[in-house]
Amino acid sequence: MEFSSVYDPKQVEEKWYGYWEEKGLFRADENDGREPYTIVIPPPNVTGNLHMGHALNNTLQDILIRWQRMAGKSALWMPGMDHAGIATQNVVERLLKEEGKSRDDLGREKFVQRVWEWKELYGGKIKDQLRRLGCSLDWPRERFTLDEGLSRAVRRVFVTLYEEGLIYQGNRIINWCPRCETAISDIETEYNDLEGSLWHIRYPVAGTNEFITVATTRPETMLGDTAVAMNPADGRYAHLREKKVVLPLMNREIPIIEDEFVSVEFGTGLVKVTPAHDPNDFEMGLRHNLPQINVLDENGVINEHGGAYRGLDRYEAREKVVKDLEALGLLEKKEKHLHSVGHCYRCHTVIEPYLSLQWFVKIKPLADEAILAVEKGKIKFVPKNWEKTYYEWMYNIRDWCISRQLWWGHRIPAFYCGQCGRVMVSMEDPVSCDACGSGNIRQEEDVLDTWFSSGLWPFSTLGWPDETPALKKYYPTSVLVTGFDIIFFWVARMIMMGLKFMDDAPFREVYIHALVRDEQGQKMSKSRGNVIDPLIMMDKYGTDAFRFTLAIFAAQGRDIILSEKRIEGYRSFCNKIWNATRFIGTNLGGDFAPGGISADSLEHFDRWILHRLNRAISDVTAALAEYRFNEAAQNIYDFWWHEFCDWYLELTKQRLYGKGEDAAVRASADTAKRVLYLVLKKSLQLLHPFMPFITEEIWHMFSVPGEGPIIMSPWPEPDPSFDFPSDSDDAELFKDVLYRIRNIRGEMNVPPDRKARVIFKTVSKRTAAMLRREEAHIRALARAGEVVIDGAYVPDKTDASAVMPGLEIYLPLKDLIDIDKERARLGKELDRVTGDLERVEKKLASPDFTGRAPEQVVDKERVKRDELLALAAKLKESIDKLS
RNA sequence: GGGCGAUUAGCUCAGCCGGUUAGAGCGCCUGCCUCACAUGCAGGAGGUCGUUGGUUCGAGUCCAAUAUCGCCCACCA
Repeated sequence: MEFSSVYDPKQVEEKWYGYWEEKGLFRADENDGREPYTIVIPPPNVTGNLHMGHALNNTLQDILIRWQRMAGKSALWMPGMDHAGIATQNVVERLLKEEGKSRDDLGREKFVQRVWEWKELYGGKIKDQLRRLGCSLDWPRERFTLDEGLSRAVRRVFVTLYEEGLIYQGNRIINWCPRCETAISDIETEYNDLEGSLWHIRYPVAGTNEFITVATTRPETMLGDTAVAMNPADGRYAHLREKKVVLPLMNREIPIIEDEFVSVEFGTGLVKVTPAHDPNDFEMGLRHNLPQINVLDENGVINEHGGAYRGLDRYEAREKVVKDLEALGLLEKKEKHLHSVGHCYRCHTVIEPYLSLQWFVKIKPLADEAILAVEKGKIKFVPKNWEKTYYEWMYNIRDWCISRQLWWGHRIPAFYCGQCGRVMVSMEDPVSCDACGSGNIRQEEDVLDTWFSSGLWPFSTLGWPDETPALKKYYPTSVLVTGFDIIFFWVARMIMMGLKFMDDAPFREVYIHALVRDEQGQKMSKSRGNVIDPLIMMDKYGTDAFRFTLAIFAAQGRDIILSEKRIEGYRSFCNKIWNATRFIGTNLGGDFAPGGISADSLEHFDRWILHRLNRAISDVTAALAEYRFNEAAQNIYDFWWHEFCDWYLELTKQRLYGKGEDAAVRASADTAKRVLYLVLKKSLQLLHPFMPFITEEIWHMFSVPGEGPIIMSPWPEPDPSFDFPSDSDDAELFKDVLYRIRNIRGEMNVPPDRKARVIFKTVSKRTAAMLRREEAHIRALARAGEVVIDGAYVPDKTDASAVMPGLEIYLPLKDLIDIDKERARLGKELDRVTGDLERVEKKLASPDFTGRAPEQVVDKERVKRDELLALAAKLKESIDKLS
């Protein structure tokens, strides 16, 4: 490819994903004898499109998987998709609507077939988007929650739980979405505060002229009232005991009952009771044996129990009820009322509490085990504080409504005998009733909640209920990476199901990552119109830059407010890497043969960069091991840019460009090349999990025969023979010296092409030796002319100066010196030094400090004081000289 | 009502176990198209770490209270 000075991600990204996938490099082998490392992907909805949440979630998983794969594990990242019952059914129903049809026109079988067709043709677009993101998923293992194997797992779980009495059928108040025409679970109901109204309605007391007043936010439900309730301790209404009221509009007598549930303080202290349309009323109804009158049909339209209101939509009915009451003089008042109203999490329709026959999981016994598993540390949440959220929910968990009145999903394997009404639940479809022998059998129409099948994901995808080698090897999985928004929906259910059916937690750790928000800190959502499309970002800046941005933003316990500027910044980082590579590539030359590095040949900065490389390797590895993605990414960034490029590359130029046939010059250049090559390759490897594409591209430019791709290369380890702490100290001193000289040049506006003479004044032999040794580097990097080391130098008034512990630097500037500026510069430095000095002296003057602080700390302060004292004296001297 | 989190430079954020001069990117100012890179290089300005107390020899870091913002859960006739 063209080795242009601007990195072009498009060309590079296109070729490598195909290469990896075709060569099977994402494959995990259950027979490889290696230690397993498993992640199951949170299965995206088959209808899904890659959004920021997916991008973050899957980038982090891919980082972990690529890292562990390089670290020699048998790394499996299990791909798959979720059938997403309601969401998918909605999509296909919308399409049908465009054709002027409804699902009922097609009938169940045809409709389901139609959804499958849609799924094959248009579903799973997200898979290509995950490829685009570089996700190294083991694609041939891909599963779908509705595929045959997973359906078998679902059935096995349902049957077992039913047989153990943990699944039951019951007539209960559930959350009903009149638009989706199905029950949804408690956690699928989202509550939003809405400004509604509180209507106060007068009910005549039977056989008297008295009226009582009840208040309601849903007047239409009065059609199904079967009582009015008061608190038994409420003296105001003692005279109403045993009385009845006449339910207006319906002209039905209903009793006044006494129940502790009714609050004396709220409203009038009297409550209308509608057992079929309110969970609290339902409970009261049970306690008092009240009839349950359901006045709504599944579309939210008043049914035959609603008298004259039959056929009206719930909101039309509400209006008409209120109007009619008003006409009768029974509407006392209408108040504004803020209350939270449940909405369907899929279509945002207001849900109705609705009495119906549904299937439930008796959850307590499963939850108890799941709580224990976390308490005992069998599962760890990272960050840990999510454990609290988890416990909170698990302690207060209520039975899980798992039946959905949909067609797209796992049909509940319950069969009813048309003859005797027996309910049969079994692995095989029964052909006749096992009680009465009748062949008149029909299967339950309802399907299961989507989350019922996703709850089995960590083991169903590995072949369960069969004891496959994959299941044995890769379960339990290593870590689950997900957002906090599905801890209840998914994480908790997987834990319960895993413990129940696999006898072991489904994962050892749960890493909960942030939510991605927009620049205003708002949650990104289509309805807000504030989504940043990851695909557009990848187009614009490249996948590697995009992934790196997500990783470096992924600090624990904090949401991500994504800014495009940052992505742009990391595109520059890609470019930096690219150009560093160009530099190295052109300088190694065609005849370069990588080989071992002999310790004696190393020069000072070689030892320094190798030492820093060791440090980077251990820091990045440690950060990844603790899911501190941001630190890992930051470490790589700093090492690459600010150590390798800013310093080492610059420092090798003198050696690489060195002229002459001198053997020493050639040897030095040769060593530099070997070090460049080694550091380049190791730091590419460190970067690979974050930026898979550019690293693979460059790796191949520099690979030696038989080496293989970077994705399969071994994760770097620190090399103890590269630990050179004292060289590292010298290098820091050297860098500091350069900062000082450059600072003077910059502040004094010394023209870039003017080479300044630099005089170092020091009595330290070590420092002098270092400076002498690095003279050429100082000349090059500080644009210095002559470099003088003179312990007895007497500065001139036109010298600009800088002082460091044990070292003074002078730049004779003659005509260029601006005395006022120089005085100000030194004055500022003196202020800083004296400020520090005051703090240190105050500390040292305190007997508490010297007496109680560790000796090391005190000594450090003493050394610091001496240094600061010396610096202050020198600075004063320099300033005095200027006046 | 219960719980969680945030508050650090103009903006977006790091800062693990309390101990040199609190860091980065972007933005801003100055000077540079220096033979890897102007998606760049060199230099610079900018912060009493929300507030108040406490613990400690020492607090951005630990504790308590408080303010503001955000989120989750529960209740809501």
